[in-house]
Amino acid sequence: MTTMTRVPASRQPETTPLWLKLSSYLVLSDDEKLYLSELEKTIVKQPPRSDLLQQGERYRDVRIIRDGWAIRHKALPDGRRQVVNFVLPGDIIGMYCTLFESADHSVTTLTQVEVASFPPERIGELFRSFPRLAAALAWSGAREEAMVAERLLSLGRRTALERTAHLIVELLRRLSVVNMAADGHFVLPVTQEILADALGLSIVHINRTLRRLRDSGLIELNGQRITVNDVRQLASVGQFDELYLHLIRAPRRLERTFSDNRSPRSGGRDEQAKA
Amino acid sequence: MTTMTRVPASRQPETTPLWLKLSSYLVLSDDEKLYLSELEKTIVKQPPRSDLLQQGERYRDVRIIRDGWAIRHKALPDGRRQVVNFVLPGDIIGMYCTLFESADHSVTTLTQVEVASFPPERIGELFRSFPRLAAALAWSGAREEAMVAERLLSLGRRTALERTAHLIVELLRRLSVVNMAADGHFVLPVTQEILADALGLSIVHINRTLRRLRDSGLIELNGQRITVNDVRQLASVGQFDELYLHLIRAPRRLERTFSDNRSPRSGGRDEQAKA
DNA sequence: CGAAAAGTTGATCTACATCAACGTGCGTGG
DNA sequence: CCACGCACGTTGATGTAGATCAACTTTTCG
Repeated sequence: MTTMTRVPASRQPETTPLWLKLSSYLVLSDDEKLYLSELEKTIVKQPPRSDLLQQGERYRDVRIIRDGWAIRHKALPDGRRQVVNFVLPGDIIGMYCTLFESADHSVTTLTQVEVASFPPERIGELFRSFPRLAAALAWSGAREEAMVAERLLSLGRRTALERTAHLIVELLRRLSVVNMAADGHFVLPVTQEILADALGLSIVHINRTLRRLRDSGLIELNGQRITVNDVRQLASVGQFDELYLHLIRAPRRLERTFSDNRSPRSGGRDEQAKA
Repeated sequence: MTTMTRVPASRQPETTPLWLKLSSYLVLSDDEKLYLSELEKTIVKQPPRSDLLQQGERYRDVRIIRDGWAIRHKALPDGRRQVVNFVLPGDIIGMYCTLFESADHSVTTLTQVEVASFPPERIGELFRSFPRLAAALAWSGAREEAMVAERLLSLGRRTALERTAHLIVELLRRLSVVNMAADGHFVLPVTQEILADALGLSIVHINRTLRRLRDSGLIELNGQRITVNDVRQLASVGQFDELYLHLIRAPRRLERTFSDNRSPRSGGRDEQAKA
């Protein structure tokens, strides 16, 4: 199979998508890195189109996506559906599941997916023992919310063309962080129905909108591979302002807030995030 | 003028909206209550239509709304605007502000507003010393995200009538928790333009939609007072399922995760909270 | 190879936007 | 005190982005 997941003893302990993502935010110490890979120890594969979580059901473990795509979506009783967000490698599902009794949304895989999972109790442990790491995970969670809010802006106030362009640029940016996009092209394992449900449009209209984008030469599509020919222009069509992705490094004040200044800190390991 | 909000000097030390809200989620100890009121010590009044936060600007303090309404909104460069959520008494602004460099949204008051504020560093302190309280605040934050996701479902897949009905029921539920709604009526200090921006509709269409709701007898409007005559039916029109508000009490497993089981428990309260 | 799923395109419909005009309450300044 | 201005609400007429319907093609996959 395609799993060589945990490297027994290479010198790079692990370069998981989550680690990549968090590293784009702050420099993790070796201890933190070790703990993180500890959390990602229990790994499972899930087939495409299977539920990782179902609306209304009790939350189980916290999950980290290591490979593959999924969607977070909500449904109305009559079947209408809204995709809230795309779940990509490095994303976490149910980070705050301890806080809620049951899930208000479903998570369904689009491709085969490799997930790590751990019991929610470890979140508490994490906050106590690795506050900086916890802060990084909280950053990842808060970013999620920011993305949903930005999509809300899309559905409320952007046209179909703008929304679509915006989404493509967003995906490109997110995938780049975890090394899954290069030169403006990436694999988009998504039907037009799912795009429609993500953008609040009909399938037919998504189809026509993609055609417009293709005809204008901004993007190319062959199969599931999408190529963005002119990111700048596409971003401008979608009124894309990446502020909401909060891709810049952790602010200085973070250390003050989240470092564990209670216990005597281990040796010299204190490197502030390099600006 | 319509403010007699806080009770001048009852024997209850303080019953702030935030306390009310958190208490609906878990039973707070006296220590926790004390610390919370400590956090709400520094209080400021803000006039209507003033910004508590501006898109793009650096985050400042964490704020707790004690009285009045505000909106969280995002704008496109050309002026189109989306209201992401309504900020009500008991809500927190910038809970995770330490994590981000700058704000991707604005917060603007609708009425005169009374806010408490404290420096973000105290969040860390809070997590270390009062993990249950921190969990309750995290719950409040996660709920926020759930509300935004639900609104996304509205904009993507509900009709104008459904959206509007849904929003009214949501506000009713949220206000009930902080004792600001009774018998299905409450004050809605909001222009139709703001409703339009919240629901992704035009002003004209909101107006007609409200008229339909009024004509059908589901709601009554006089001035800023709105009366919901038949909550059940209105909820059914809006396909309202309150699951997403996560109004039920904290699950048992929360204690396991967030109680401070590291320090010698119960013996003497280690109150190191007073910085 | 055959059937189902997904994509495509044209014709038509409609929910909502836009435009326009007017009403209504209210604060301000003369 | 009035009047004028302005923000807000209301309603009708008309325009349009995107939905729906329908038919067909292409791809996927067992």
